[in-house]
Amino acid sequence: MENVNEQIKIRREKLSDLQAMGKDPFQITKYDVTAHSSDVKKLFEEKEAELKSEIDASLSEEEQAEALAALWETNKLTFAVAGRMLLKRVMGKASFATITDLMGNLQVYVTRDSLGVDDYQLFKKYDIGDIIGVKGYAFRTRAGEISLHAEELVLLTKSLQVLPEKHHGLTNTDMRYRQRYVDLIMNPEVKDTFVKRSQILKEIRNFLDGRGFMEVETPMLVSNAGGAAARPFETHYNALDEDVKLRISLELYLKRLIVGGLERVYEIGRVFRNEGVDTRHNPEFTLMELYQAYTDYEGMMELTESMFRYLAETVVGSAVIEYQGTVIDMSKPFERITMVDAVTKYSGVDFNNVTSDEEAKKLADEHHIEYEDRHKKGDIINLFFEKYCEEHMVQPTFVMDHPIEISPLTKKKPSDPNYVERFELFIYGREMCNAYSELNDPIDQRARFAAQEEAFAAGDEEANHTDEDFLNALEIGMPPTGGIGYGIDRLVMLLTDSAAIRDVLLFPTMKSVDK
RNA sequence: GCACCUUUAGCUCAGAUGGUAGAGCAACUGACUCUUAAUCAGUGGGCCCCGGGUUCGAGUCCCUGAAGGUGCACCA
Repeated sequence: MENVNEQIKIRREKLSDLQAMGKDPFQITKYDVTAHSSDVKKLFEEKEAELKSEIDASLSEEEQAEALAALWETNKLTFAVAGRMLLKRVMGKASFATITDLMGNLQVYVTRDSLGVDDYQLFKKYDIGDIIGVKGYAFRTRAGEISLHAEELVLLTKSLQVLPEKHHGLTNTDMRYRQRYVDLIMNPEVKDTFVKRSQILKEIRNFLDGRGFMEVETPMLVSNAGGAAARPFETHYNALDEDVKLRISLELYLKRLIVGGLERVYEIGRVFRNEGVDTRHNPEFTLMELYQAYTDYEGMMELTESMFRYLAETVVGSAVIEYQGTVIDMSKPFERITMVDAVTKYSGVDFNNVTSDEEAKKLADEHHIEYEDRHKKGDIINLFFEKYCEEHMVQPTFVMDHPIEISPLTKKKPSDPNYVERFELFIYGREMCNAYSELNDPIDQRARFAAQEEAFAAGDEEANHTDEDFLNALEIGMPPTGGIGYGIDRLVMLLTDSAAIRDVLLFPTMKSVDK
């Protein structure tokens, strides 16, 4: 059902009228834009400074202004600019309009005398939201605003819908996400966020390129969705008559490439997890994983710290940034603490003194932490960490040496096989990345998969499944390797000071509305 | 999944105690050749989220449902 209100009807009539007089905007195929709004302002200011320098400074202010006006008469800067008209002020035979393009806004001065009676009459009928092309010369209005004096003006696209109100813009979150294009038109800070997101991705690639990494692409449709603890989306591949899943991580394929000798690889790609939606989770999100041969998690800590600092400096302009009112300092070396020490520090419970799963569960009971029967000491430590520690990890902190039970793809610590060489970086209480010294012992890996299968049988729907081809790759031989996974959306949230993951996703997942 | 909140004109929002639905912007008509959320005069515009109930009468009270937001739970 098409929703046609009075205003829309009027716009369609205006379009029909234009078409009837042979001025159908939709027949126009191109417009030669010579400048963005920002270019007009910048070039005008430069020229203005140049012209002013030619004027005798001993003249009175009035005389100088006259001299400048005279100089402009012979030095006009002409531009062709295109954009959407967002404001319009008609004063009889002269008008001002504000148009917006990728780089910002520009005021356009339109008069009957410059445009001619016919075109000026047409212009008066144009609506807010219409896209116009304007050719003219730059000047400064009496109020001092650099503007474009229109000599030619053409309607490039007729907008048949009504844009939100100019004062408040579009605030309805539902509509902002469902009609992001309107959000982008009305809310400049939204546009800035997505421009920044693009810069962040570009700078990540720059940074990794500088360290000799190559970007690769691996399958999204897989038969065994492994490498993380999450429930996958399932679908069916008709040609193969086979059920497949959407990937939940990039890990197991990228490690195969390390086996293949690519040495330093990364992938930035969408992964899919069949879980809830909230301010920090979207079912499809962007993960970056990288793997580097011949290094370990220490090397990954160095890389992570350098990369975060580099991104903050290049994208935000400083390694000290503000997120939701809190200063986050990435200029100093990041804090390091083991998970067990963190739990001791914030909960007072020292798991170094805990020798059995039963003892761990008893402690959990005493601290009102819910757990499942299948949970072991390592799982309990993790639950303690989540309850007592995460919120304190505001400044960048590497939490290291996780229990082996929750780390099926990670190398054991040589000094204590109950723990692994792993770290997560926390900033503002949020996990920003997850890294390890990669487990490359195929016999140990097989045993870990077996433990995961047991967990799955015991009710852990998110446990990994044995991946025989991955095991085969490890048997071929993977060098000692360090690897990391970064949640790109959370990184973008941090660097753009965005409160919700939806604010950094152009089209966040929404429930469909039946009409 | 649970709790709380929101849903009224194209947009942003008002609508105590139940009694014919309002404003600003936007639109339309007119005036206006330097405006800045332009101004001035006038006009039109509504499935009050859907469905049921109570009532003489429901935007308002009650119930079911939908979508969205926030928090919690879940998510290493």
